[in-house]
Amino acid sequence: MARIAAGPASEERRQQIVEAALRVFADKGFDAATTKDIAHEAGVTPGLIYHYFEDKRALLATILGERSPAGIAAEALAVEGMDDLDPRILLPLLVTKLLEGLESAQNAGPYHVLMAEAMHDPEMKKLFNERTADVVKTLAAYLERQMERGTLRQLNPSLVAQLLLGSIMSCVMRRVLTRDPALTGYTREQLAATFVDMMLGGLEARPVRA
Amino acid sequence: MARIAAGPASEERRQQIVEAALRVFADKGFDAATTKDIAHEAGVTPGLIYHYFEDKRALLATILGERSPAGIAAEALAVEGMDDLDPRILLPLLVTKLLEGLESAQNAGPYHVLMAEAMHDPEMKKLFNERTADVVKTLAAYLERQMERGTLRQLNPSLVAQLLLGSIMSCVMRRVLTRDPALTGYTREQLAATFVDMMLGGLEARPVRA
Amino acid sequence: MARIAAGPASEERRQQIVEAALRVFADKGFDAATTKDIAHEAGVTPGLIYHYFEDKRALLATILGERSPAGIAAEALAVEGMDDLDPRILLPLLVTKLLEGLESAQNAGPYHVLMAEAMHDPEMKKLFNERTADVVKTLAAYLERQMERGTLRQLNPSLVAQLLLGSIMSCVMRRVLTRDPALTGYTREQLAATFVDMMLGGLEARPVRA
Amino acid sequence: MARIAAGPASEERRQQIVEAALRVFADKGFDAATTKDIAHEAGVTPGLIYHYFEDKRALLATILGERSPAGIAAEALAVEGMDDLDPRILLPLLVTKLLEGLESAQNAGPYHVLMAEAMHDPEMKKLFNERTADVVKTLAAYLERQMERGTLRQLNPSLVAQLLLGSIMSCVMRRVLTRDPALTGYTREQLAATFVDMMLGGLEARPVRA
DNA sequence: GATGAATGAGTATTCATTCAT
DNA sequence: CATGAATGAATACTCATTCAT
Repeated sequence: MARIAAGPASEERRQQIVEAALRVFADKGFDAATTKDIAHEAGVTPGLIYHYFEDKRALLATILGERSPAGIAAEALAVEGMDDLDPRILLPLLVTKLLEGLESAQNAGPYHVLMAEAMHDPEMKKLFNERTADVVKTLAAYLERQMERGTLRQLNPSLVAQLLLGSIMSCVMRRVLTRDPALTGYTREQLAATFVDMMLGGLEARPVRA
Repeated sequence: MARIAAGPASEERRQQIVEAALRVFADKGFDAATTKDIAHEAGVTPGLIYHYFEDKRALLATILGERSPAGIAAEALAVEGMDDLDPRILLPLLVTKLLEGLESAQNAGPYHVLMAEAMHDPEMKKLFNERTADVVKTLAAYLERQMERGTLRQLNPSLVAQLLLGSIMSCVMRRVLTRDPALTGYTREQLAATFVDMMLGGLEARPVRA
Repeated sequence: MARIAAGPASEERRQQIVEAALRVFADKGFDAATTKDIAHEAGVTPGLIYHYFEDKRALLATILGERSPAGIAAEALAVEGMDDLDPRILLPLLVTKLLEGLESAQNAGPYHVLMAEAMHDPEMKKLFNERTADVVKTLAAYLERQMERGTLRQLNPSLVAQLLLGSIMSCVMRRVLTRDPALTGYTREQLAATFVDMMLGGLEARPVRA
Repeated sequence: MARIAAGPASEERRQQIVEAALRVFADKGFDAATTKDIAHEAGVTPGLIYHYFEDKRALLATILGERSPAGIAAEALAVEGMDDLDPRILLPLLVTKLLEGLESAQNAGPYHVLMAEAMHDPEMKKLFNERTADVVKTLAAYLERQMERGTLRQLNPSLVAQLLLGSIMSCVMRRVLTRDPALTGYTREQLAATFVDMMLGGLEARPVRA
């Protein structure tokens, strides 16, 4: 059957398929997602997928390339003139933007997909690590600057960056991937506030100054 | 044909299969792991799996039941008389034990498997959340006690517990699941030291007391 | 790979498979018939069966639905204005039509299949009984009318209908299912003649009227 | 594990298995019945079956040989001095005995099994036909004698025997195999009475003699 | 571009049968 | 005799991929 008149332009069609694949991959995982599932979700026939993509894997690559969860985190950290902002100002901003970015309908999918595939696929492991490294590097650089300035204590900046990000990423994961009620109950602002308070101020009670 | 002479006892055979399944599941994921893979890894024929287990899923259940990554974390937190220990003493201990526990050859597998399956399987999501909750609860209780005693600052104990654990879990994940060189480069002790220093003391430089 | 050029239309293909399945089911029984057998008989690959049918059982349902041995018997009894025909006229007609209908290449298959499956499958038992009931009812109604008119003796019409039909069905079964030479030796007309003579006139010799 | 002390004698064991197989074959059919089913029903392990029988088929053969549904029908017709009995006396007796015989717990199983297997297995077809022939022959001989004596009308004795038996067999089948409520509602006596009345007297109303 | 029929290479699972113990 | 672990061959069903139309 030929397409009905005035069908979407070629590029739109392609995009339809990518979006559909994203939803299905995020929902069922790459292996469990069938091309039929994707085609159905996209409102096309399975054969058409192969007109736009080499194979199923190419679809995954496209998703992770074009709609990178990498970019999201990087973006969140791309605050203009951040080097000059005090951590008490910047950190809450960062956390909120990260949570917002990764939990948006837009990005939760790719994040989920990359995460899940990274568990088994060596190529995806590499991609995941690389993208994490990008974000870590940016944050570490900021921390280092602040340490030099004396705003923050002298600690291993890269490791600290990883501990900070890990804490947030872990929350995001449990909020969007396993939907743990123990975390979905908090607002992003609550999370950010506690996070910043704790990380900057430390857990220890400080002796009252005389 | 019956087995060649001097075969292992029935229970050993069963264990062999569980062991093999664990390795294969951890390596390829539940869906991608074939019964043939598992059988081959165990040195038996696929049919035999069904002599010991209802089906492939039952194998997964066995792994996650008998060799629970849950228990590991819980165990790590089961320090005798921990309520009376100062955070400066307890926290490094906890972190080290957690890293040791989850990264041991014994437990890395089940942890990996549960993690990966939790991404898509609702039942596993639940299991993952439940087990996480157990650990969170224990740590939160300790924190609360310390807050009451004045050793730690007054913060939301459950949320703090989750942020702390998330930070560690995230490290573990990247160390054992995606083997990120950015983290495998550190020893457990280094990780633990920085972690505790940062979490307890906070990142902010403290004004020198006059 | 798509089919070789000039393949049959989709509906024809489907029919090919149904036809093949019918033959194989009739020959070996549902359980013993493999999808490979059916595919081979139809000249296609096993996978294609699942393009047209949900599963093997759906094929059975199709056969028994579309090519109902029920309809055949019902049709045989659907003689116009039968209520006004004398049993001496109607019965031979009925018997011949039944034999013809059930023994035709068209219908012997479905009859065989339903019969055989009814032996073990509860769903098929029900179907078999229902379809038998339809036929019994029609015949019983006719008999009752004739009894009221005084053409036939007063007997339990339903039971008589069942005894009559049973006698014929039993013959059909042995002629087409077990191919008993003791019955295949007779023509349908011979069977019908003896059947009617015996059933209407009775076996007993009547005393000669003085 | 060795048998517990005082186990059953070898022959009893064998019999246990035969009975169990009979029940399972009757319930599920030969193909669908697994050796595990049979072993479980018999309270033994699958391996033991092969100590007493060549294979699964040999079990079937044993059942149909030792517990022949053939014998039952033959027995039913083995009425002493039947040649001298009036059909009005003999026929009800025969019908009742046949119904009783074939519907007894003892014999319903083998009957069911032979019937079902005869549908597909050529060997079983042959067996079924042979055994049917035996019964037909006996009844036909009786009928012929009665025809000669003038008690019954001159009709093809063999065909009449087959029509009579078919009528009963059909009832039995629907009563025990498909358990059709349309027939299980009648008692054997009711069936026998209507059967004999109809078959001997005929359906036609006889003109009243002047 | 778009369809969907068709394939072939798997995959989990079952089961009769064997045989060391 | 009796067990049950073990096998191997078979079976229904799935799915990515191809391609004639």
